Amino acid sequence: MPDQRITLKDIAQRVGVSTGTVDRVVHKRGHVSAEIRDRIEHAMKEMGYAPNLAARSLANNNKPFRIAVILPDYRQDPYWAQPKEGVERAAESVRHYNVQTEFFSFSMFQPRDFLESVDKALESGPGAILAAPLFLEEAKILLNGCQQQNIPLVFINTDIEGADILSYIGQDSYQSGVLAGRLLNFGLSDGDHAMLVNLDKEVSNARHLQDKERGFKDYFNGLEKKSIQIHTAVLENFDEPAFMQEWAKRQFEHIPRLTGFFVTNSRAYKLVEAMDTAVQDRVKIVGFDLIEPNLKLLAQGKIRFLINQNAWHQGYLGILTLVNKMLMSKEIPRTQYLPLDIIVKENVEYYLKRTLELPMVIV
Amino acid sequence: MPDQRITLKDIAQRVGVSTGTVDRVVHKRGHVSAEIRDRIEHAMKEMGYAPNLAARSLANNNKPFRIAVILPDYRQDPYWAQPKEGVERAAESVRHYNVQTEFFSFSMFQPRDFLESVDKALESGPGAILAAPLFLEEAKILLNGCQQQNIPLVFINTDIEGADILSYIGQDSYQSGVLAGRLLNFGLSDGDHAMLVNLDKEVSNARHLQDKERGFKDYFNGLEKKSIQIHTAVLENFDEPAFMQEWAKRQFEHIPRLTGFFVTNSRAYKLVEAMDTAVQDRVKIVGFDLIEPNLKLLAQGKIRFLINQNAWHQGYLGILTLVNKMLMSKEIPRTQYLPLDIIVKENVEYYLKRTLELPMVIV
DNA sequence: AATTTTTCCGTGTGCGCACACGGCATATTG
DNA sequence: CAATATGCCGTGTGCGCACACGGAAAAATT
Repeated sequence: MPDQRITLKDIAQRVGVSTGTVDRVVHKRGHVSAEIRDRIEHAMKEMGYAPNLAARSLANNNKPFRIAVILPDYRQDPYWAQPKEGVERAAESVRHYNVQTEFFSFSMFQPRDFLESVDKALESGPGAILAAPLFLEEAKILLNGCQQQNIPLVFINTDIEGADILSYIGQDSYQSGVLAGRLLNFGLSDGDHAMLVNLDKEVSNARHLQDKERGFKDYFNGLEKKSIQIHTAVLENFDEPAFMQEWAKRQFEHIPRLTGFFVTNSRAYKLVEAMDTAVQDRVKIVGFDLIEPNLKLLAQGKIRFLINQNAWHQGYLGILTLVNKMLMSKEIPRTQYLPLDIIVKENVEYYLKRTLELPMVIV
Repeated sequence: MPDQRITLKDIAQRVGVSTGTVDRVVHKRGHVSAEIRDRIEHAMKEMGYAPNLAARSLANNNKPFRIAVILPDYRQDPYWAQPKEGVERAAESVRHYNVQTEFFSFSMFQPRDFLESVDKALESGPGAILAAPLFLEEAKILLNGCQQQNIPLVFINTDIEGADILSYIGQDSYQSGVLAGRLLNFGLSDGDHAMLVNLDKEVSNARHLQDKERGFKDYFNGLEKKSIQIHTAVLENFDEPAFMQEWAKRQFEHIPRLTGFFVTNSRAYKLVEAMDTAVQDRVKIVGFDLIEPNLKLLAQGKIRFLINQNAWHQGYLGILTLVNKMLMSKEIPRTQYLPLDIIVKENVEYYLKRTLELPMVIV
C-alpha cells in the first residue's frame, strides 16, 4: 500500500497541468482536450489516485443532501419503529456531510395513503428516496416518479422484481422460510403437524410472504426421515382476540397433533395470546423480529425461535447506501441481503445491544 | 435538529473572541482565562456545537496515525486469518485519515514469541496497539509498556479482567458456553452423555476456555426435564490424527451413550476427522467459527451448529474503535460484546457474504 | 521606573477538493 | 484582416479546523 496518499496536485504535477484540469477529468465535466484527458486518466490509474472523501465533503459542505424516507406508521405496528430508528441513527452519523432526512409515513393497510406519501415526498424535491414498497401496484407509481425526476431510490423490506432501483436491502424471503422450517423441525416428531400462519391483510399482494411460504414447504418436502404435514392459514382479523381464540381452539380440535407454528411476520405474539397457557407451553413457535412483545415470550420459552429480519439495519444501511452512492460515488450492488440471525433466549441480549453501540466510523 | 451546522466561527462570534481561542478550549490546550473559557463552553452547549470531523481530519492529515497489530500467525491456524482480514478491510476504509497498520505476528503456542512481537511493536513507536493477548502473564508486559508510553490499547478475542485498556472487543465466553449447551441439547435425549472438548495447548492459561466450560455446564445443570451427563477432555495433540482416532475410539467404548460434543474453539473439524464416517453422522457436534474445514462439514451435516465468534468483525471493529477514539474523540465503552451468531446450513451464506460487501461511508 | 517574564489572545496558513472566473489561444465570421 | 466566438486551461477562493507564531497587556522582577 502506498505510504503517502496521492492528491489531485500530485496528478497535476505529473502530467504538467493544473489541479483544476484534473478536477474536470475526475468529475467528467468536459472542457478538456482528449489528449490531456487520456494522460490524466492514465496517471490516475498508475499512481492509484483515490479522492480524499473528507476534503470532498468539506468542499461540498454548502449544499444539503435531502433524503425522503417513506415508511409505514410505527404506531400501527412496533416493527416499523426499528427501521425508523436505524434511519435516524444513520442520519445522525452522516450529519457532517449535511445530509438531511424527512419522514413520510403512511398507514400500512391503506394503499391510498401510501400514494399520498409518495406524492408529498416527490413534491419535496428530495435528492434521494428510501422506501418500503408494501403495495406492488402503488409502488410502480413511485418507481415512475423517481425515474422521471431521476431520483435514486432504495427499497427496504420488500423487493420488487425487475424494478430499476439503486438497491434492495433486506432478507432473502425464500431462504428465511427454509430456515424457519429447519428451526421448527427441531421440536417436531415424525407424524406431527405444523402450520404456517399469515397474520396480515394483503397476503395476495405481498410477494415476500409467498416466498417464505414456498421456502417453508420446500424444507419439509425435502426431509427424508420425518414426515410432517403442513397446513396454512391466513388471518386478517388478527387484531380481534375473541376471533383469534375461537380460531385457535378449532384448529387444535381438528388437528390433534398440531404442535408447530410458523408466523411469517413479526406478529407471533398475537398467536401466542390466542392460546391457553397450557397450550402455549406445549406448542413450538417460530416467528420473526425482536420487538417487545415477542421478546417477552421468547424469554418465557413460549416462542422457541425468532428470526431477526434486521429491520434496524435495513434503515441504517439504506441511508448509508444512498450517501455512499451520491456523495462518495461508490458502486452499490443491486441486492444487499442481510443475514438471517437465529435468536434464542441465550443470545438475544447481544442483538439488542448492537443497535445501540454501533461503530461510529463506518466504511 | 438544527438546520445549519454550528462551527467554531459561530461560537467565536457569539462570545466575541477569535476561532483560535475557541479551538484552544475545544482541545483543552490551556492559555485561556477562566472567564472566557466558561463563556465559550457555555456557548458551545447552548448552540449545540459538534466538530466537523471531515474538516478535523483534513486539518490533521499531515501526520499519519500508525496502529500496531499483534495477532497470531494465521498460517498456523486459519482462524486468525479472519481478524487479520477485518483489520485490513478497516484499514483500507480509513486510509483517508492517513491511518496506517503494521502487523506483528507471533506463533500462537509460544509465549516467548508473543513477547518478541510486543517488543517490536512498542519499539516501532505506534500511535495505538491492537492485540490478541492469548497469554495472560505475557500480556501484562504489554499492558505495562503501553501504560508507560501512554499508548491506547485494544484487546480482541481474549479479555483480561481489570486490565486498563481502551476496549475489549469479542464475545462473552461464558454465555457462548451456555448457548452451546442449548444448541447441543436439541439433539440429546434424556440419559445421553455429552463431552466438552478442548483442542488447545494452553487451556489452564486461557481464561476464555474456562468460561465457556462453566457456561456449558451451568446450562445442563439448569435443565429440569432431561438429565445429561457431561464429560470433559483436553487434547493437546490435536494435530496427530493417529492419536486422535485412537482417543475417539476409546471414548465411545467407555461411554456408549456419548452422542454430543462441544468443541470450545474453531477446531471442531479435527474432532470430526478423528471419527469413522458412520459415527460422524450419528453424533451431534457444536463448534465455533466459519472457517473453511468447518463450513464443509456443516454443509454435510456432520457439524450441527457453529457459533460465529465474529472474528472478522473483531479485527474490523478494533481498528475503527481506535480511529474513533484517537481521531474522532469519541467515547468508547470498555467492553464491546459481539453477538453470538447461530449458524446452520440454511443461513450460513449470508454471514459469509457480509464481510465482503460492508457499508462504505465514513463518519 | 525600567525591564523582563508570563499570561492571554488574534492572525495567518494549509489540509485536499470543488467550482466560479477569467485569460489565452485557436477557430469562425463578416 | 479585423472582430467575434469558442475551446481549453490556470488561478483564486472557501469549506471548517488545527496549530504555529507573534503581539499586547498584565504581572513579576530588578
